[in-house]
Amino acid sequence: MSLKYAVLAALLEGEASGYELSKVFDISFANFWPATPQQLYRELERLARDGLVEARFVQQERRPNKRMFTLTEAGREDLRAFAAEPPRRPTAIRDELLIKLQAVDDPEAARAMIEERMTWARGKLGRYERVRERLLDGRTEDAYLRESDRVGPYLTLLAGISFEEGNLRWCERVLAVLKQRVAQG
Amino acid sequence: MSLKYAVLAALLEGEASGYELSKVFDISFANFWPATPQQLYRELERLARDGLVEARFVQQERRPNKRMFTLTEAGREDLRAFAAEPPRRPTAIRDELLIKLQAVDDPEAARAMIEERMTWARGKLGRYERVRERLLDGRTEDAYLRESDRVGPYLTLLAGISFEEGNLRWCERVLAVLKQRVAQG
DNA sequence: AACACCATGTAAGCAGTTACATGATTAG
DNA sequence: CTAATCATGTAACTGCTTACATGGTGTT
Repeated sequence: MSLKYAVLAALLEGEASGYELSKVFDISFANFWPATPQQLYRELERLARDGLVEARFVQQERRPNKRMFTLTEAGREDLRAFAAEPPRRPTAIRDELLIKLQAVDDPEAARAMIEERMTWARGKLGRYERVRERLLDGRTEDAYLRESDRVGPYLTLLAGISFEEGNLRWCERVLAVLKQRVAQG
Repeated sequence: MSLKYAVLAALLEGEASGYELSKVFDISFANFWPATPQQLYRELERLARDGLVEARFVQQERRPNKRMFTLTEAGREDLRAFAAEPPRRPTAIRDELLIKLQAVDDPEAARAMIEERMTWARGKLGRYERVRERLLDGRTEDAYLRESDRVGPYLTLLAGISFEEGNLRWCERVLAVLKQRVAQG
């Protein structure tokens, strides 16, 4: 049910193709609602059938043809109603690393996994920082908040940043604990 | 595939019934691998069929009968192998609130949702703190880490705490941004 | 009297994943 | 020459959610 609204929300940024949306759901939206291309193509089909988005066929010469999707007024209204209601279900996290860590008996293997996660988190923070700069576009946060009509994308970006920072802090903590365990055998 | 190992990891704590596991997956494990009772009953069935857990029927007098499950040596071995491999898929988060926030056009509604999340996060932190005290059992962290044979449960607990603290910090940030927006209409 | 807890399970349906297919274009 | 990008889609499968059912016990 929520994927539907995630797609509608993504289309608030403007017209997009399924392929373009699959990039968005693999990068920025992946931070709170990941989806594979196949999910998106199916969802867009449904949304078009229900009149919440409008599809426009675009013929291209040196590229495969594509369909561009836009929110309809009905889609906008449906999304608005959804956004006004409090969430029904709590945040769900699925993290394989934590299962492994729960069961771990080899501190060295654990350490390696944590290091990898840290590298990954740092990379993600860097990419977030660049998105932030693109949004702010030289302005201060204050100026940006005054001038932009939508705050949503900025707030979800902050969530991503906050999450990865927390991740890093936790990783440091885990490394310290593991080191102590190894030190005493 | 991962639910399987989450269940095996949960059984490292000792024999448990499907019902007991459903509590665990609704509270502590929910922080990194939520599962409904129905998922668990099916998974336990499969694990028993594959010889990774052993089922023992327990007749009770003033309660419904139950089946208690224990890890077999094969199950332990399978879990050990899983825990030694690096994770295949990145952390997946599904958070309805962030979809709503991405689309939000009513700052007052947004503020209410954030307040609710904060209340919820504080509650969760409180419960984590109590779990921590039960684990430490009067000892310092150092002493606990020296004496306990498994660190896993403590590390995943720290992850939960870290996550909710980050959540709270982010909520504060969002409130500040929203306040600023409202102040200027 | 009404509700929550204990303890399991079936059935149906929806959501998400994986594999495969197509075929030209562009970058290394 | 190889791999990645663009752009879509079908099919088969696995995983997850929701509704319902049972029926005694303990709590407010």
